[in-house]
Amino acid sequence: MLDERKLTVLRAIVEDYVSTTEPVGSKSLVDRHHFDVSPATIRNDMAVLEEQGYIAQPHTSAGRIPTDKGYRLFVDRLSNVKPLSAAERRAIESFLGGAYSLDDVVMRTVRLLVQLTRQVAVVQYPSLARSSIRHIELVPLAPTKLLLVLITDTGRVEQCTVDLPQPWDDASVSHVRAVVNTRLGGHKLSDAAAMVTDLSERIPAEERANANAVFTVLLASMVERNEEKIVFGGAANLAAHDFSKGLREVLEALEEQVVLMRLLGEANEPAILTVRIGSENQVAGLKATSVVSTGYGSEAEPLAKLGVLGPTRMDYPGTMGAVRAVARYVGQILMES
Amino acid sequence: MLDERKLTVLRAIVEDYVSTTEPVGSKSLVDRHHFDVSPATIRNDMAVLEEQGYIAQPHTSAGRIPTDKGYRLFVDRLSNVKPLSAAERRAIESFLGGAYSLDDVVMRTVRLLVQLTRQVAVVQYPSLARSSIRHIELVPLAPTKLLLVLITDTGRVEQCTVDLPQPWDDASVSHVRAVVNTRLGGHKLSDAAAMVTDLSERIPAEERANANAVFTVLLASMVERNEEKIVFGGAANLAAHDFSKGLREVLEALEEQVVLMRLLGEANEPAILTVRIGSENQVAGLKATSVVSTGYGSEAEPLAKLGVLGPTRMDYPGTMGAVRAVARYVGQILMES
DNA sequence: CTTAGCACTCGAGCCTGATGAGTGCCAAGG
DNA sequence: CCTTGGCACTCATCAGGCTCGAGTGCTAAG
Repeated sequence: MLDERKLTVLRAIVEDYVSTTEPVGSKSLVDRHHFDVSPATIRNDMAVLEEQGYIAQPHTSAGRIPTDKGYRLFVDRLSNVKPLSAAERRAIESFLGGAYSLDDVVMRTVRLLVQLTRQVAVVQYPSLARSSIRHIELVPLAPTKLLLVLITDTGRVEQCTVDLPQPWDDASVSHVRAVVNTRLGGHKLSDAAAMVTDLSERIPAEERANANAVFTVLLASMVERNEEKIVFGGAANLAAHDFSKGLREVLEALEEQVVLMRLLGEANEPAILTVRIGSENQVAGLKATSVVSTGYGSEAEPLAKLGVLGPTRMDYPGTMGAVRAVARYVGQILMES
Repeated sequence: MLDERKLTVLRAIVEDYVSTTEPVGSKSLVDRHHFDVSPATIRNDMAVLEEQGYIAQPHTSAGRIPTDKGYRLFVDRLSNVKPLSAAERRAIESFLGGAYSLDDVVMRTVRLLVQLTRQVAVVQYPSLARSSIRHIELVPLAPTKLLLVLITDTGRVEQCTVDLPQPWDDASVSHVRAVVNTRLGGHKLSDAAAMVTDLSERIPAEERANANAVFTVLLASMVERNEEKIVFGGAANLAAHDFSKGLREVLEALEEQVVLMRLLGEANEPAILTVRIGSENQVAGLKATSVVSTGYGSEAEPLAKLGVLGPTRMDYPGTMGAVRAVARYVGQILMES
């Protein structure tokens, strides 16, 4: 159906369009790449490619631009992930290495991706449920109120106020804190739910009501509300690409946590480098953007995801390379600590 | 110099321009507001106002638009802060009341301001230095590495990893933690520096090196690095106002922590509702925007600042009302907890 | 000081024609 | 059957010229 040359033509069209931002015609195509055939031949090939839906023309007398289907073919069969240069790798390593807390790691990761790709970076915090409990702290605020602080092995620190059914003295708080930490420490939060009922029984009856309040908040409110924490950066890069029209829509989408989650979450194979192109994207308002995302952390059960969002007309090989490389380094840093 | 009517004319021009986004001419002015004089008279007034630099015309045959100086006069003498409606007050109260952690309070505050003003909201976290220490937690990560977690009375939770000069066993860690908490708990972080030298002497010699490492990180790295934590939201609203050109500049400025700080920080009287209009703004790239900001927390020594950024053509009375109201509620919530 | 009248300015919108990039098709050649 | 040169055709873009009308500034009279 599509012989070797037609595929080469498609690749050339994608590459030229990405770098020039302008519809590419048959003549300029043979000029830039040294094809051994005439423009007329290329035109015939282009006619076929258009018929099959890989390219389209914005208006009758203009060159062709790739369709989403065209980009898809390009990404799947016509290009390879472009590895980063040694200098870039070193830059990543030293920049991420200097981080002193999880917030800092995440913030630096966003900056890094923005720098490397000149697009919008989206980074999810490590999943709470999939992290292990490192420490739980209970800080009394008032007789019937305390602050619950959870620290995970990935460095996440979450806080939540708890309203208690009964007043609680410091000694009792210390006791429960000790029990909770020895019993739950080191276990995954997703496993904690099962352990809590058992744990509750080991607590003296007069403290049980308060302890249960703490458990409820810990498992329900805290984990559920904060499970998906996600940040982005590089919005200024959107203004550079001529988006103009849809810009508002895109910005609105980015400010919705839920949408961001779906953006990264749609990919079903979690740890794999995934590309979603234009209309493949299920989020309304982002039909003109592409998302390159991947999981980070362990290969088998990634901690969370990160990715880059940009116009469908983006440098896929380069972006994919950057996302993959950054994800690896971030994973390393979080797993080792 | 400027009689009553000229001032009224200026106010009318500002109000009309803000609501229509179009240069306002003498005729439409007498139509909308029931002036008792003819357009020609208004024209004379406008000529004077222009001569004095309060208004200008974009091109010869267009109406007038206010200059920064014109807005300044309007804000200072021709308008009053517009109080919120009862419904709006209730909405603020119930929305902010539901917050369960400082992060949540700040996030909700941003959303609230964005909703109320349809512009960009900027909210600073409560100053670390001006907060008191509620609790300090030391979590061992490795023999020579621990996680230092600081919890303040305003609910801020900051974390930082500390590299220790010597290995440290759990018992010593517990001991130092206890000492630190009893000694520093309840004191302001800004006062802590003075107390640390004294504190250091009370710690057994063999633990002193490690303890000092903790103190150094606590005072230097943690407080300095995180003193200014600031978030913003509502960038999508920038796209709505026709900014178009400077949009990139504005977005870039917003993504720079340092710039954001300066934006809120420039006002020297800390707790007062402040308006900076267009070129009054010292940040390059934001010369076409205005900032309405105020401190929140106690009147005397505010915890931090918050504000709203928008085009110079903004509804100043309304925006000022929203900012002031939100700041009061946020202050209440943080002071009471 | 206010007002009506009037000439003037100048941007927005619309039409026009020229330009040229790029195409599709056809017939001839390999 | 694929390739190629030739040629007519399409159509976005741009510059020039035109009108229209909003809005002004000035002047002279009330």
